[in-house]
Amino acid sequence: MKRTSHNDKPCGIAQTLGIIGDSWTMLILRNCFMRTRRFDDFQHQLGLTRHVLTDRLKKLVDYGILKKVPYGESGKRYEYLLTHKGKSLAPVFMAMSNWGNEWLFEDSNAPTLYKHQACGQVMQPVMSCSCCGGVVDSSNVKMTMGHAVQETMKQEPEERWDAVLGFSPAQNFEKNNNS
Amino acid sequence: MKRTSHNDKPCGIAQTLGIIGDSWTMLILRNCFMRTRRFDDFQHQLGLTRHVLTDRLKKLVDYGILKKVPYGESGKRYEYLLTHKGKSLAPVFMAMSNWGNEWLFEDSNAPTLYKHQACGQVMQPVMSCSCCGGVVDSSNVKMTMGHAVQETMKQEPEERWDAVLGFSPAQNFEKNNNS
DNA sequence: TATTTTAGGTTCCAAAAAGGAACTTGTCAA
DNA sequence: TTGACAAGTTCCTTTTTGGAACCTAAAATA
Repeated sequence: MKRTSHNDKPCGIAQTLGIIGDSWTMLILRNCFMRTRRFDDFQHQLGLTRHVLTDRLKKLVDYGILKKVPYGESGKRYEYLLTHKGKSLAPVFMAMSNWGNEWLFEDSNAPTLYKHQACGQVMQPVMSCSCCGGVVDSSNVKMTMGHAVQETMKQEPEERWDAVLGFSPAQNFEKNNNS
Repeated sequence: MKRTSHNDKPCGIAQTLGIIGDSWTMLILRNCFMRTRRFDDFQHQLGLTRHVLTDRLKKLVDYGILKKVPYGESGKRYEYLLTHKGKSLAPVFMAMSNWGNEWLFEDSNAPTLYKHQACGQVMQPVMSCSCCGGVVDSSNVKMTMGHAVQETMKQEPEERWDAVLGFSPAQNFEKNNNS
């Protein structure tokens, strides 16, 4: 009766969720991005129990998202630092905080702000197309999931580029209409 | 000894994680994007237990991410459809699957593909700046978290635009180096 | 019309994970 | 040498999952 693992599913989303798909892991990483590095700092800032923290840090190190680096004279104390693989999660955080800012807070009260070094402006992170540079959102992108996932969903070939991301206008809903 | 809630934390990331911060919720939504709408379809495709599914669908409806729409003659059977709020999570999924494709699979074997309707190309989703349109990644963006979060982290004002996202070059790490 | 299947759950139980708190082991600093 | 700090580990209790069976109403089929 082991808890279900998503790590063997043939889908980038499922496998990613197998790694970061719990709230403590993501909050630990959020604090890594905010320069927290040490066990007790994570524990005090986040308020999670020590053995959950131990477990999550170990997994993140095993996955290569954090690295455990000795510091101090003795070499028996460690800091947890983001690897390149870990830093590459930045767009996931940006997308999440942008969604949270838009839907969970008043616009004027957004708790997370980003500043783009290249242009110096406070900005919103926008998904764009690697080919044409245009904005990509749920109204103008289609996605396909790879054959293995398709088969578990029993989709026909002609449906494979038809995820809801590219829904028809009739199925759009108003903002703030959740009835 | 209730499980910790992140919904009251003054941070868009924490609150978002309070809502979608578990792996089943995100996989349910992934399947919503793939046009799954009905209870039993979710259950068979994902293989989760029925009462976890009941619980997650209810929460997603309560949060306004899904809407429960009657169908059929009697009006006593329901479909779960993404609201606008739910569809707005598309960038989070794109960022996650893009990270998974890059770090968890061989390049040639990426299980999730995106096609941009505007230009017709298979594309990668790229985070860009709403002001200048340039690429935004961990090397050229800084982030700040809002005063309330800063206070829990005891950061000084001058550190507030200094999240690791904009780390110094000396602290970069090689891809595939997780030692 | 009677029976079966489908949809959307609920109930029950055992196992796993999370929370709370105290305890350990080694370092450092006064 | 005493006390505080860092990084865990251990013990115990409560919540959540997983697995499977059961329930009720609506639709389909024979």
